[in-house]
Amino acid sequence: MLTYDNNQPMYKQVIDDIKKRIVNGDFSHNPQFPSTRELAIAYGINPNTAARVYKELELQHICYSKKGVGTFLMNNLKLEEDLKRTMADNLLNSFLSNMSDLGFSKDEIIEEIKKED
Amino acid sequence: MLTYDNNQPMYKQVIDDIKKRIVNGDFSHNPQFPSTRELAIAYGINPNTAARVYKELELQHICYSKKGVGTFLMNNLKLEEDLKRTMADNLLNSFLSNMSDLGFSKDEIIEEIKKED
Amino acid sequence: MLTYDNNQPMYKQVIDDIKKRIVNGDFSHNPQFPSTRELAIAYGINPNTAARVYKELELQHICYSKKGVGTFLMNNLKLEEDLKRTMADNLLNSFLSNMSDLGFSKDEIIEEIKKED
Amino acid sequence: MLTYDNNQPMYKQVIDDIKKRIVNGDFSHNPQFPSTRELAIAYGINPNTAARVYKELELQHICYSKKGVGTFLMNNLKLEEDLKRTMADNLLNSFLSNMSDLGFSKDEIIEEIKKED
DNA sequence: GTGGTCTAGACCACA
DNA sequence: GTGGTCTAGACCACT
Repeated sequence: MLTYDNNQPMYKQVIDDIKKRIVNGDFSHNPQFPSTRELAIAYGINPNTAARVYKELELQHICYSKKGVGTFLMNNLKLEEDLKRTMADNLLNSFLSNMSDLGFSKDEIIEEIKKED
Repeated sequence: MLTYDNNQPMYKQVIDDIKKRIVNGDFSHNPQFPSTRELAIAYGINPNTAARVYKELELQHICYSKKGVGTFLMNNLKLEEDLKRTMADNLLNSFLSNMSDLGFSKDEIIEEIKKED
Repeated sequence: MLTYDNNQPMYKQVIDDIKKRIVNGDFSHNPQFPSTRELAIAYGINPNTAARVYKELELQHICYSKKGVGTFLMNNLKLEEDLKRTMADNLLNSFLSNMSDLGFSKDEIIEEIKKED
Repeated sequence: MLTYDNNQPMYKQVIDDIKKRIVNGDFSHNPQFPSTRELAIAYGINPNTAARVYKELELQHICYSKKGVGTFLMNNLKLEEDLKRTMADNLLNSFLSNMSDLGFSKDEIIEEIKKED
């Protein structure tokens, strides 16, 4: 769900959510994304903000837009896989770097994760 | 190192850095922080920004200021430990939640970490 | 080839392509254009878009339509020549103006062209 | 000057104009760009559109923004030169390709340019 | 005062 | 109906 008190702007939160949906295969059978107006309603945001989401995703080569037609998942067989890999790597790198700065060794980090519910 | 291309504002980056230094014991023998001017020079930031850093750290009960004297690490035996625990928990929660959204199970996450050099 | 990532709309890309074909004499022996349906298939575009192409070419007095018969190249001996002249002039003007804004003198421009393979 | 009847959106026209000014060395002594509000007034556009210009230039690694401070020309010694080269290459490629499609040989193209005033 | 984000609403070009 | 652009105005975070 979108949060307003977050330091992350709404359009980035929506982008992240869509990326996760792509990774989970939500668009593997139908590559067409909801229209900007539908997206706006679905997330409770302004149509302009929704358009910004797709524009940003287009810059990242994740989707492309045809004026008057719609917005589509990029035609790339490995896109879901690559996206998952890239996002996971980013999370891993920043997490491990920060934990290391706090003085955790790799073994300790793994211990911490195992302790979590 | 501080970056401008980061979504994190300067003052938060400095705050995080100082917190990490506290956790690593950099102030355990000398609880006095550098003056705002020294801090500004050390991090290459505006003195106003440096002042904001201490103001924020004060609000989080991590330091206190004596007018005309300086800024000091809060006199709390468990502060380092608590700080480490809180920061680690925040990192862990957000990391595990995001990895889970990407479809990684706990075991897979641990595998990924082991793979990192 | 037609591209969607182009700032040029599909129908203008097709119009330009047809104009180039006219200049190259592709219709000098048979002035009849393909039907809108054939055009749509040939270029992989929507029939509505194909119709728009001919409508636009008609407005520019490049072709004319006979209802129930087809679309034909305008019967004008100098049309190919005029078209070539007009298009070349447009290209030349905008190119020279832009290169000049970038600080290229006429001689430098010619040098650049000679360098191209 | 900006034109509204142009197929080019205003923000792209402004971007092109700024790029040309960079190539011409307008920012070589003072890397700070006008504020978004100043830019808006200077070009007679909405501040949002002005902000969009800088955001786009930032994506192209031509400038960077510091929140609360300003927008600056990227610190890259060869940027002006590279920009000039890239823009010229784009103009040359598209021009030569289009002229060639119209049936002009390289020598004929050079002749055409010499004929221009 | 600077850039960043968001809303609300409008108009356009395209298919 | 779709995406693209622009305006007007507001509020926020940062320096």
